[in-house]
Amino acid sequence: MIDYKNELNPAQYEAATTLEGPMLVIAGAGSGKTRTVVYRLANMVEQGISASNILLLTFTRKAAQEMQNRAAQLLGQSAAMVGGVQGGTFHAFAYSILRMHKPDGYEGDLSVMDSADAAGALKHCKDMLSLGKGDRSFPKTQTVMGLLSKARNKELTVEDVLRREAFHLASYAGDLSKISESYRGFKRKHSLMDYDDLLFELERLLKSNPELLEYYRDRFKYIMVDEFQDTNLVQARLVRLLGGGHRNVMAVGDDAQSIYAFRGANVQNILDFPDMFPGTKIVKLEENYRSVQPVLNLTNAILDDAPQAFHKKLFTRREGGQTPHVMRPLSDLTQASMVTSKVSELLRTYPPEEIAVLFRAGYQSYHVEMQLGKLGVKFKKYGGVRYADAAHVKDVLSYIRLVVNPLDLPAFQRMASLVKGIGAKTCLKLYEAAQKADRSVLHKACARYPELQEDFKLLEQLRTKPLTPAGLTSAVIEHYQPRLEANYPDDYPRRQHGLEQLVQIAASYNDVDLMLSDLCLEDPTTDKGEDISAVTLSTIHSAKGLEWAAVLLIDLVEDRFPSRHAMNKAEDFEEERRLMYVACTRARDYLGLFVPATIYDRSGGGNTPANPSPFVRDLPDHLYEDWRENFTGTLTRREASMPSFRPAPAYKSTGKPAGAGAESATGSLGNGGKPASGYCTHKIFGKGKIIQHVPPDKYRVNFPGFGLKVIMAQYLTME
DNA sequence: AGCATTACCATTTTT
DNA sequence: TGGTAATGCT
Repeated sequence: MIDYKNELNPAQYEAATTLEGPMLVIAGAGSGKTRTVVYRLANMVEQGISASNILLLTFTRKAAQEMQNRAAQLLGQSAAMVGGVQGGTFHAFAYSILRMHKPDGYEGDLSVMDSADAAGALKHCKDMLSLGKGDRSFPKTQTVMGLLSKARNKELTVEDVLRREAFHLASYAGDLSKISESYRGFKRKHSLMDYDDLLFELERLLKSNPELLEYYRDRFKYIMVDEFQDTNLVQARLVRLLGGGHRNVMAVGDDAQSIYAFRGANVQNILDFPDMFPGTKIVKLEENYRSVQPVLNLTNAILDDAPQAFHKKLFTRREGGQTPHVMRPLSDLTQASMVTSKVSELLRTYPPEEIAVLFRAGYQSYHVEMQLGKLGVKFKKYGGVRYADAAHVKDVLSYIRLVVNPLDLPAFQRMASLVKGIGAKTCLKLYEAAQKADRSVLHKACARYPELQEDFKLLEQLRTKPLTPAGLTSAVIEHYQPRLEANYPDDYPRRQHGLEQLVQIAASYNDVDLMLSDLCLEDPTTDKGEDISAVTLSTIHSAKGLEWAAVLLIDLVEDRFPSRHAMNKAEDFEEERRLMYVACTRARDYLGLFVPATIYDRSGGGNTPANPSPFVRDLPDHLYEDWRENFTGTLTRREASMPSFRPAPAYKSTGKPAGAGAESATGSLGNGGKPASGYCTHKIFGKGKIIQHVPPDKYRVNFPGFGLKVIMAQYLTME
């Protein structure tokens, strides 16, 4: 038996032992959220609840895995029972149900498209409508895909999305709607679903089929949803549908860590949870077990003037600890060297897997990667471009997909295109012939392209004899080998190694179908080399939920972080702030913030001066040590006696009441204050866009050419 | 029709 | 910088 009372703090205990009824757990960063959920799972099993009656929805597969592992550790013997907990991402969960209950309107076997498949389909639709031909400013396929997906995720019309965030494309609204329509038809016709469809179709299925809904409500008597602040509207409705009967729903989240608004996540969901399930018990976890006090002081300061609905002040009992560093290299190039030498220094104290370098966008780690490579420091990178070098994996997977579903269009296109001489047009012709079982056309093609014939032969062969997923995968790889060597002459050994790992992954599945759905919905590269000890390079988004002893955060300058694209709307700016918060709260002992004085900018012709990020500028300077790189490459610490140009920090030890957001005109949490918006003029800087009201009497304004400034209202003329 | 070359463009984050 | 789409060649 586990001694819950002693191993958990009072708030955690309450969350872990309240099993019935709706509950909302507001879990501050590092407050032992996973621990709480795991203990709750253990408690449920101990109370005799069958694991198969528990549904645990997490944001990533990694998180799900982590919870199961830790629950297994905790429970020891009964670990196997916890393994029976249903769960995963919303998308994977949706697909597992949709595979068993095909929704109306789909013919044949369903296939899920990953983003590359979806882009291909979208491009096809665009070409069919011959839209944007010869128009250079017509949005690119990727852009179109982003816009359509955003519209669906936020449940807005394409016009609305364009008006709100891509005004320069407003004239294409009609064309984009047409493409959207055509894309919808295309998916229906070929039984394809993209990521967004999985959620909407599951909702449609459950709504149109009350008996099925009843079945699943009974099946999943206890529901837990992790990272609730990152759910979008459909996801929240799905939770309401599934939890509607028994109401045993626990949502865990932190509104201060909501960083997925760009893909439709709605902070309002977590605020509205108590309305969705009246009688919700609210538990706040505020004790931080992760970071030392100096790090925590800094992260608390980041949130200081952000509007928060669920106000919390994190505290820790971890005494002492190092004050965070702000490092100011001369350029982004020397930043890379400084980061590398800091990493080397840290490696004397910590193992590599306890060190992470974080950044806003995937490309920003480029220099650091080079430097680390030079010194022979092993690292693994998460986030950023994923499928660029995974083309070979996708090739192999398309064969397997075609074995399972002969009419999987994207897979067919991929396989056929591997044959030299077959392009997009021929692909489609062949596919149509295959669909109609038109033997003559296929025979002709096979005669013309012997490689294609071999492909077909292989598929038929593999279909007849049932193999294990691993056996199937090896067979395909063997067949694919010559093409691997032909297509990637320069680096096929490396890719071959990756394929061997694919066989390893396949070996852990009994069911090919399940393996395919997992691999389509998860990033296959994540599983690679998980066991190798290495320094982590990661985008902040991919770092969510993880922690390291030492965290280095790079490129903290305007236009990089906050991203240039987030400088137009107050709510986007607030999301960047939360991103900064998430990044800094990953650190346990050491936090290093890197602020290069210049960055490479090709429009400016090389290195141009950069403004330090407002997230660093606004920090009270007693919270960090300030180190600057000299031209000689040495470091100087700015002495405390040196004057600070910053006014006394607007820092109240009492913290602000929850309603404070209303008086600061940001109001990005909805009700209350009006959002700071519109333009103003300054005598020297000219016209600028108002980003944020800085109480009581200042505004943060983005002036084109000058960057972000905080200016007293009396010097500004409003428009 | 496919494929190589060139010219140009726009730059985030992810299931 | 690199990826993408129009252009031109086979």
